[in-house]
Amino acid sequence: MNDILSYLPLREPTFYILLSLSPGPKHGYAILKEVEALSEGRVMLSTGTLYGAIKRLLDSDWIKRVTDPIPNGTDRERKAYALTEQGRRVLNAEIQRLEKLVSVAQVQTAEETS
Amino acid sequence: MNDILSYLPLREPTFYILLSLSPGPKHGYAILKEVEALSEGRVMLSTGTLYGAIKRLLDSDWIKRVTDPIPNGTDRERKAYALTEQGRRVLNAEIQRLEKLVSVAQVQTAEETS
DNA sequence: CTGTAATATGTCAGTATCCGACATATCAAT
DNA sequence: ATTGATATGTCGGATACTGACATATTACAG
Repeated sequence: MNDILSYLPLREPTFYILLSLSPGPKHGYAILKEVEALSEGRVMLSTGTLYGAIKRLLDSDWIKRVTDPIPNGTDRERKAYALTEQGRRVLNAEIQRLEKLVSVAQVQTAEETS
Repeated sequence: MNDILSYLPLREPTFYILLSLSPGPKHGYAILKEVEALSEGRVMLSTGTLYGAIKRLLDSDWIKRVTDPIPNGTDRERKAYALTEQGRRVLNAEIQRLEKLVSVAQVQTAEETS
């Protein structure tokens, strides 16, 4: 019984933010668009939710600021966010929780009253 | 795009309460024990959560009070709760949402940065 | 070259739900 | 008779999310 479980469940916006960072670093607005895409347009994060969550996730050390590796013509540096190892552990734990939950739900909804 | 989606996502306690009622009616304390069992002991609802949620779910018409069909020797009537049709629709919609979420998460965590 | 949409980041007040603590009562068993 | 399980409830506090508002830059079309 890992104590990562004590951080779960994640709320939907938080889960999607971590999930959007799974393939690689992104900046805030890109997270917003990625979450929209991942959810097929169903989850439209308000910027209040997004930047509030980013602040919280930085504090929790689930994500970290990184230098955006993509230069855009100028020598201006852009900031982005990446999952930390802890962040990835939490994300994976949450996915496992959801997988179990779905399988329990499928069994339970097939049950009949005795 | 059904407007049942506007009720989702459910928080974990709410989801488990509806799920526990899926096979048939139960009274409050039985819900508590069922949720504990379904989650293999991980989710222990406080009674504050439980009875607060019951009140809310009755107001939303996702559950309804029913007469407990199990007489216990005396002729005393006991009260219990059952899913309404709306409650079952919401539960099923949430399960579908979770199924999609899990499958999206599995794809996304397999992705690599291009 | 001007206005409009998309990109980009942020604050703040209000709200919903959950959590933990506290309270109370009945019933069965030892 | 006391203890543990059953059973139902209230309340204050914490947390995360929502929607509205604010602001600045960049790209493109008219």
